[in-house]
Amino acid sequence: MANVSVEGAPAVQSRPPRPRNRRGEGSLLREDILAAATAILERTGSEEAVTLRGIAREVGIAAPSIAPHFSDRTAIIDAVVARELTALLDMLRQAAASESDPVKRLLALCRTYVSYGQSRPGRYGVLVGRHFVDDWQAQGRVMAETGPLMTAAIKLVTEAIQACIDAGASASTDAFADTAVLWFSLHGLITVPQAITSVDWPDHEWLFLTCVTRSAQLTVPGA
Amino acid sequence: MANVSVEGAPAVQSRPPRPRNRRGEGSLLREDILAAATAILERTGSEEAVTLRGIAREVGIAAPSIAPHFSDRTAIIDAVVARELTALLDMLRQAAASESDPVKRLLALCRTYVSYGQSRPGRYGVLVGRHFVDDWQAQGRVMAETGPLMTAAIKLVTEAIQACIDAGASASTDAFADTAVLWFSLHGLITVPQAITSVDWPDHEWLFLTCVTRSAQLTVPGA
DNA sequence: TGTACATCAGTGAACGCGCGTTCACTGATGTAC
DNA sequence: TGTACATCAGTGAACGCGCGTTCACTGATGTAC
Repeated sequence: MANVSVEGAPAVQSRPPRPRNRRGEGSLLREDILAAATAILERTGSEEAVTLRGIAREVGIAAPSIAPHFSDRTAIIDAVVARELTALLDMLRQAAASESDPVKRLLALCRTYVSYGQSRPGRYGVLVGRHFVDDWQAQGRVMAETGPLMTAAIKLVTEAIQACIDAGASASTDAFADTAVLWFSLHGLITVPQAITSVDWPDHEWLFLTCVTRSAQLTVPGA
Repeated sequence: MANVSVEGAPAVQSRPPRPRNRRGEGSLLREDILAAATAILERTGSEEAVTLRGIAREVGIAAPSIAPHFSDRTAIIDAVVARELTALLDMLRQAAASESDPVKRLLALCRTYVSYGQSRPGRYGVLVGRHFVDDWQAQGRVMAETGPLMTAAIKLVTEAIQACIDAGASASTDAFADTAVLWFSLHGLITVPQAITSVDWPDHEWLFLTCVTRSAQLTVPGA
């Protein structure tokens, strides 16, 4: 009986220790660290919840073993954000390439974006939700890293809207400006119903098509 | 010279101790606690940054003195959110009452909402940004508290859109559904440019009018 | 083919910090007599 | 009008916890000879 408690499980439990990498393959741990950080971010939806000790527990290593791979907690989060943003951009590119009709292509882009945000709320919130209230230095660092990816994604959507204009399917006169308006409404579509669950929201597919049609001024109904 | 360091200011400094309340006026401290929590929330934009010890430092009291007024850290944040939401609802009501023309009234409502979100980004992010990834109990508690306020705000905007429809100024056929679409785009207008500063966004006033006009299907230009 | 050795890939204990929470306490002040 | 006392409005030290970080260390393993 001694020292055997059924309910007395430790509040935080580690994985079994991770097998040590072979010589020369030490950098494989870097991948495991990023995967663990991503998992914690997705579970909790909170940047602050991503701690070095928490990652170490998740991976099954000792906390100091992270130091040779990342200088900082924030370096890990930055790496997760950059990798996640790259993945999203790839998905957007694939979606754009999969449709030749301009309106269908725009809808595919938007649907991919919304699906990403809704299926990975924790990550999405960090991607678009970080606001650096005080830390100008961190803001500059992150913007330098994510800026090109954001620009590429915006370019993709702007070109899709321009193709709709050229095909006579959109009344827009400024594809970039309408990309901004479209982004705003899709971001709201992803995040607002997620946070405000006390409202009986209209049908999601209707909301999606309405946001895209009105923001991009589509003259052809998107259904 | 001994022990006098110019740069060696303590990392966290307290206010001078707050004068003790007179007998029977102990509940005045509650207000100071909420004000301090609001200030920290606004400065940091992070719910996790609102700690009991941090509040105590800000108010100029000892940390345990908070206990008689609030059971929890989350009870304080809930109170801040409820009060802030009430203030926003009041501002919306005033805005609605200040304009008799339906389109102007809708624009006044939207402008008030956007102004609130842009001038108080830390608070706004917590109002609309809390997503409870795991904690169903907390979600239920918060929804029960904020739900009625949200419902009242939605009703205000829905009625404003309906008035535009009735006046022939909106092509909408479902005022509530279009309130949702409008909310999404205004939420994006507030939060996306705040988070993504690497983009050279279009003129803000144009974005604002465009979001409202398209989401609410205004047939009369809002300028 | 052996063997010594340098290096790699980590570990484990310990530190100081800020956190929430406990517990016994301390003055001031209103009130009963 | 005085005075004892109960209560109010907190305080201050101490606790255990999880955190990031340090530091000396430990095995396994590739490599030079």
